[in-house]
Amino acid sequence: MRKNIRIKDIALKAGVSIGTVDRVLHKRGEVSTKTKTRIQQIIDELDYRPNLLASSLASKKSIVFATLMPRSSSLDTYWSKPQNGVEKAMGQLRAYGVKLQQYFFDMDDSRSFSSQGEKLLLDAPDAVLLAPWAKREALRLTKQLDEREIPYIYIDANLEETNPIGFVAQSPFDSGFLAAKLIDWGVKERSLILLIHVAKELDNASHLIKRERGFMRYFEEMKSHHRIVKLEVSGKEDEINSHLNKLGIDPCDVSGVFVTNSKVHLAAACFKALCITPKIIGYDLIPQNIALLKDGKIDFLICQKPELQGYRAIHLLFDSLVKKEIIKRENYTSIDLITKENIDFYNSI
Amino acid sequence: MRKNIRIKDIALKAGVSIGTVDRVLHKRGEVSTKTKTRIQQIIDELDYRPNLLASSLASKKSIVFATLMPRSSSLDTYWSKPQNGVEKAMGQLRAYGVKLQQYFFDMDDSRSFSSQGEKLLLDAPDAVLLAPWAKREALRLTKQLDEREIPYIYIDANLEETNPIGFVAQSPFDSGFLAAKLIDWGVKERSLILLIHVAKELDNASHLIKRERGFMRYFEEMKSHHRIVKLEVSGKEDEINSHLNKLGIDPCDVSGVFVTNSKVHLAAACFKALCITPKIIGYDLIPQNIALLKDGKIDFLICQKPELQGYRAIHLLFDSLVKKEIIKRENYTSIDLITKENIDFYNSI
DNA sequence: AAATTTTCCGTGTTCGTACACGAATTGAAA
DNA sequence: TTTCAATTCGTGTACGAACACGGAAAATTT
Repeated sequence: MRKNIRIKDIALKAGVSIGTVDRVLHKRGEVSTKTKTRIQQIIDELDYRPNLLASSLASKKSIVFATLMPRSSSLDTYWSKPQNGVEKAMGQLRAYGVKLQQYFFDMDDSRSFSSQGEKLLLDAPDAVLLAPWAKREALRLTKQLDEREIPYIYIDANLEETNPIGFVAQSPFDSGFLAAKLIDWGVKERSLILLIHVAKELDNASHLIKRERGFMRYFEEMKSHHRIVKLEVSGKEDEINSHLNKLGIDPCDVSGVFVTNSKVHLAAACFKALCITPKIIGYDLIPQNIALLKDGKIDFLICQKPELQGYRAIHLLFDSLVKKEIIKRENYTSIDLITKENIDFYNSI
Repeated sequence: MRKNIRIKDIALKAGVSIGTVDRVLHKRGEVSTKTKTRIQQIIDELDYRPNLLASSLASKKSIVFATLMPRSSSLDTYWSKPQNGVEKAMGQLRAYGVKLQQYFFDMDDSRSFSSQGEKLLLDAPDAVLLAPWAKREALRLTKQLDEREIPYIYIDANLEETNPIGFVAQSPFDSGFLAAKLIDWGVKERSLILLIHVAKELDNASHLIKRERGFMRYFEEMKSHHRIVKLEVSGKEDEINSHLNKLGIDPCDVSGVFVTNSKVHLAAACFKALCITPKIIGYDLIPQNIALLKDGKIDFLICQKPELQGYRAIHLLFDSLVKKEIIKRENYTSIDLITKENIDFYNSI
């Protein structure tokens, strides 16, 4: 059993009081350069690590994290998941004096992102976790955060032009690539494959585009001879059918379907209604998808681990701000394949 | 910001000293029944939760966990993984005064399991994490642990007839079932599929049998028309080839291969040498398998999350012993599908 | 040389809990 | 009544780090 090094031990070894060591550790108050370097040397030598327990017990000041995420309405159960992860992490960190301040915006209203962002800024948190939804508004907010030197971290996606201390997300390109491999593995040669985007504004959802790129790239690399047809729908009833009709495609000829987001249940329901069972792949373990997966109408769901994203992002903020560790900028979550057979064992965190 | 309830607050409200409250909380020392019930009532009413930080800071006595796992030799890199998970968990819990005592046994020598078990018992740890490898010896050890009232938890597998406080493992049946689904998804109808056990003593590896059962069950349920051939080999060079020869099977006719453990690289190497590429599925992210996966010679690896098993088991012990929480007995890890395309994003914990 | 400022650093208290110690009270046996 | 043990309860201090306070020494000004 190796004993932990305490401030006291350092003080003893340096022949000074613990107060002086404390000043060196926290760059607070005046210490002569001579003693400072001597103490610093001993700190390095002994590889001193502060006892987080004692530290947070003693310090009365608490650190505040803020989150800015989409409000999880009953319509969208996805965003309740990162929320759960955040709460789980906070449950562990509350004891260390970390507080949480949450702000929610309306996904259909980019102004609400801004207004909630304003509120957040007024409360001056020590760090921010945010889902960069509306790009323009997010850019404005992060600029303000940069000015105030408030560190921030993303979940769900990265925003290239900004300076977060990190992001936690799945690689959209590679998830699309994997989806293609699975489709390819499951269909015969020279099949008809659909790629479906279900989104209101495709240009505001750059990760859908990246997933598409990954998907297409696979077939390019494999020089496969499938016929791939791209559909863009907004999510209304029977839209897929009418689109196929317009293109002169008989749904019965479709062997594989890839939906680039969680709306895959729309496509699955459509084919279910027609009593056709192409191979269908989509994203996210939301209830509608899970039901269709268990029913055998969806073959694979790619899980983004949203709970884990929230959980890990909070922990990264903690590691960075409290533990003063250097954290990785890129934190990719795994690309998990969920099927009827393994979903019951799936641990979201 | 709601303030946390402290012992002091309870003492104040009850009109006693904190010492008395402490005695009620820990059932230590004598307190008159009258004050005891009054204090207990206030504790319940205020929903007091002890501050784990302060608690473990103040208490000097440390709790000792012991582990008994296979020694991870250079030949077997698998068992270094749970080991890593254990170490990671301990890194977090050391601050709470938890100590670790490790014992390793030789996988080829069941007597070493017993002898290390003896040593473990002598050191009288507060709780034990063990991999129930040699069944008979494990039964003996757990009986002794039961007598001494030392709680224990399993990783890797469960041992039905014993009384662990829990186990962390993958469901072997369901992983086999999933493997079958994948094979079925990837091969044509009426294909020839191999099921290969690579093991020295199959009867000591009951989970391989369970994986086989899951695999076979899928095809029974699907009423599929594949021809499934079972092979049992011990792991020597060219054994698979000669077995196929004996059975009069041309390797070129094989469309799918399922190996029930991490020795899948032997099968993959065999077919690679023959320049045939059936669909191959096996278990575990050990280096040989990873290399063949990336090379495209193995299609899927089922990951048991060995790191997570070690990590979670330690945390479960902590939750049970220190936090006094009631933990789940059955802790199944997810059945993760790893392919060439997603392995680089795979987080083992 | 005296007065003042600046630099430097030790002491003491605090956080919430655990526990040793000692003191007071009670009850029963001798 | 004395003796002794058992019961009941408060105090003090330890744990490791944070930080306020203020004293001593050195540097600077008057």
